Amino acid sequence: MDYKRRNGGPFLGGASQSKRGKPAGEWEESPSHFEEELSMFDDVDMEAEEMEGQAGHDVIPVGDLFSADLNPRWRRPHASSLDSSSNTLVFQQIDLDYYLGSYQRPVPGMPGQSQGKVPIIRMFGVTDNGNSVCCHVHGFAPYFYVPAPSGFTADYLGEFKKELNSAVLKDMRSNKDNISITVLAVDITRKESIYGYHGKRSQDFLRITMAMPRLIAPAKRLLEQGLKFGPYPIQSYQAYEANIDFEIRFMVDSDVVGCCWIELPKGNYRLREEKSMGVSLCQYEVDVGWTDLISHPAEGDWQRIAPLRVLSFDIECAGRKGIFPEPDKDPVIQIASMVQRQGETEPFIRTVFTLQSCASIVGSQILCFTQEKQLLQSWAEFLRTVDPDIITGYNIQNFDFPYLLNRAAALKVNLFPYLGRVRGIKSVLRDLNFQSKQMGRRENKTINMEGRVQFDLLQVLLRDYKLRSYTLNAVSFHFLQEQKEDVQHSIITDLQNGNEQTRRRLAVYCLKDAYLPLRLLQKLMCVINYMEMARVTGVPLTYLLSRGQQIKVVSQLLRQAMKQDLVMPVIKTEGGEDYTGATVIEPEKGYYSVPIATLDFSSLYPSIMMAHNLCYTTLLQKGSAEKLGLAPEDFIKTPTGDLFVKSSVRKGLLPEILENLLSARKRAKTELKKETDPFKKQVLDGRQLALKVSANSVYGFTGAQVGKLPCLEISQSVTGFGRQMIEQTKQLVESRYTISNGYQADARVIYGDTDSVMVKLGVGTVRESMDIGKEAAEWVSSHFTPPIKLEFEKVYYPYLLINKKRYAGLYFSSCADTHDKMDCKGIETVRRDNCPLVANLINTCLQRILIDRDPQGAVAHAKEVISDLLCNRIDISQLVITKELTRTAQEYSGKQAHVELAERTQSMCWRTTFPLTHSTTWNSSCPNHSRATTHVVRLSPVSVAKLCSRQMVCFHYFKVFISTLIFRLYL
DNA sequence: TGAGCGACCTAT
DNA sequence: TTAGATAGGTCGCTCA
Repeated sequence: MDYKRRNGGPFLGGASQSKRGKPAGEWEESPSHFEEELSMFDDVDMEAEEMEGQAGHDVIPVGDLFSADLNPRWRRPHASSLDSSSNTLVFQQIDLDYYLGSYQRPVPGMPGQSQGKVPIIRMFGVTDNGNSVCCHVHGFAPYFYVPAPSGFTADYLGEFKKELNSAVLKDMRSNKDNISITVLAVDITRKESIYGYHGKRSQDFLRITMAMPRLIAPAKRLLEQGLKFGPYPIQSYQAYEANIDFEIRFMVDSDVVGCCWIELPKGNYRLREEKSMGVSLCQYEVDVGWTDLISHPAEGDWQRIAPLRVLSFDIECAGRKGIFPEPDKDPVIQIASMVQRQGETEPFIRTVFTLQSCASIVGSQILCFTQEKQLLQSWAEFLRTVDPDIITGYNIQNFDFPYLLNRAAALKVNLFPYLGRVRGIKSVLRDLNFQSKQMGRRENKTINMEGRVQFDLLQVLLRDYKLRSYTLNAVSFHFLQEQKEDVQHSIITDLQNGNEQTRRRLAVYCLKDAYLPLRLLQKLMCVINYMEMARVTGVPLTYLLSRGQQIKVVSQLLRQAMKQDLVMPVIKTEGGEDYTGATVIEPEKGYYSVPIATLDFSSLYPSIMMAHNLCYTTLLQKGSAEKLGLAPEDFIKTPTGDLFVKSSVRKGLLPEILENLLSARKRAKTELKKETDPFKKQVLDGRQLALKVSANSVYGFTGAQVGKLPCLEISQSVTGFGRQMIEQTKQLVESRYTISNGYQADARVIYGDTDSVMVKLGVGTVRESMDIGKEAAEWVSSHFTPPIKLEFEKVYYPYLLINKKRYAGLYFSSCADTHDKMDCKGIETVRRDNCPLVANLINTCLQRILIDRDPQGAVAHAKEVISDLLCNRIDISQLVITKELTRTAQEYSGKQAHVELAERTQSMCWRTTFPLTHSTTWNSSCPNHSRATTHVVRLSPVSVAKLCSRQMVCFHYFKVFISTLIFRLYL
């Protein structure tokens, strides 16, 4: 399952198709485009390299690789000496974690508990000069709240603390850290629960500070179970904010957001000058008290990004024929690495570590090893020397890193697995099960690498893009119109066992696989967009890759709540009943040869929450209205019967957060318009996108029943208002735009979904439709509470409405004379569970119908395709659905096939089953890849029969589809 | 044969 | 030890 998603075919055994080792001469082709590109880098670099007295493309014997003389670019720029009493230290923080340290050593004079182990926050970052920083932040301890029992006074604090402390101690199964104090402090503080409106009355809460983050959960549990202290009877306490990650707790309290700039004012921090004091590989290592650091909001100059080092790498291993490479048996033969500074366009380090000799490649450095152990050891040392802030690659998280770690363990390369920035912390492989409704169950591996952000491009793509195929090849083609170097997996071992020319060919391939992720990262602006998301939502960069959506809202909610002394209860998660969602207006199906105007509510759900002040803090629980003596004009009743106080009584937190997000987005967009620097433009665009996504995820958070703070009253009220609004919009439009009101025709809303209505205004031109549409949007908006706003968005002309959530049309928005595109929603052309033939056929038919206005042509085309199909004139690689084959193959073939095929299914490649003999050929020709790989699966006669019938089903499906299409349109 | 259900993917 | 929401179309499969 965890093999790299590449274009190469599966290792399904069967030697008939796999290529035997070829003579070296066959590989001596003209240099690929990529090689030319590499050599160009070399030209650019020549000048610099002459200065360094070192040509980049020499084959270097293993020696002192890491000396500054030999490889001057590997190291970070020299760090000038720092005097903490006269120099301020400023850096962009990119990773943040904590560890337990004994406070007295090695840093005296820092705030915090002076006994036992204390949590210390560790921030890693980079200065403007590109120097690395490790900053230990002292004195911040985890805490949570419980409501104080009635009549509680400060006199009881000591007793409470003592009882809780001993209860927690007693609860510990083992006490290997020899903790004697678990509860550091208990204080009385005035707070109010965020959940529900209760007359703005704050009450006494106990703020319980614990010695370590992991003691919070047992303390919370014990308090819930019931604690007895002083004169009070045993009683249970509800915990507040006991489920907040320690990092988030710190960041919220110290106003630090992900990837922000941190300033340590002179005189307020200590530099670890002696090497023995430092624990990290960073150039500057400092200690600071948590209240002494200054966090700069990402505005103006502080929006900039430090020159981060991004390392991309790829490994090759020599598998045995037909067997998936196993790290305890199969060697790592090459590791290609490219290092680029964030913001630059070319990698400044291009290196391949090879096992055995390898001919030189212009533009890159080749390091040859005779011992695999030495190769691994040296690469780890290379990584530590280059000291990247971000590590990327394709499927490195689930393949390359695990393979390297396991291989190093098998070969007993004991110094290998120290890949983080903290000395002595071993990088360990762990299995991680991640499950969500959105993504399904996903089994992942994780490797700890303190201070470095692992940015696996595959994971990013899986998260952010819906693609038909996720192979590096397909992805590169899709985004860059570029492909991998053509080397099949099956021949990698042969290339390795050939000569230095064949190994060179492999090295070029490997280099490109390291280069493509860098290019993709740049093209998709991943680093910038993720940083902006971290800044907007306030979570560490790593959370965005390893965690879900909820943490982002929690972080924002906590920040806003803290300002008003509101605290968040810990809600028991129990899956309740689903609530009603949005309305989809029954479509008047058909083909419309007149313009159809589309009106949309912009940011519907956020604007509903703002307009009606829907929030945890404004929710009136049953009976509260009377108890609090609220007048009817003080609150509203939502369509679902829930009550919320108006903003005149109290302004909700969520509306406030949303207003901030949306106004920040407006600002970013206006700045974007003014900005001329392309790099700053990218940052601003990433920012406005992050702000939009953030605003939209607030509603989902309130409705997430298995979540940190679900509130169905809010979410069902939101959808309730939405349902009411779309109905009302339909009625308003249809009542005003009528013949009796002097318009050309009676308008009809022919379809609508959630926040949009499609209106047939009865006018003949796109222009008229746009004009009336704009006017209608404005007029309808005036019937709703701001900031709810209906906007004219586009005109479809012509428009084909097939069903709910299935339609197509020519899209006019910018100009009334020419259409922007053909827009298809929900139809086979945009779905990924149909084979390309279906998608292509439907697409062509739709073009005939909508663009050429030639329905007969569409029918003719469909008939032609069916006829071609029946007469075997079609490349069947377009036809058969992988999943079906997979299922069948699973039944009849061994485990090996199961694994390979399951992986293949995820990558959604379509391939052929032709000809259908007892040895069925699996042709892994991606639609994007011209050169196919073939492998053979042996199938029983029964399964062949099954496959045949499957094809019949496919034909049948075609006929059904086409006939229904035609039927729907014209009969 | 058709109803009912689950898997999958999309719309918003 | 962690997870945004619901609506809804289409197909394959099972079972009466």
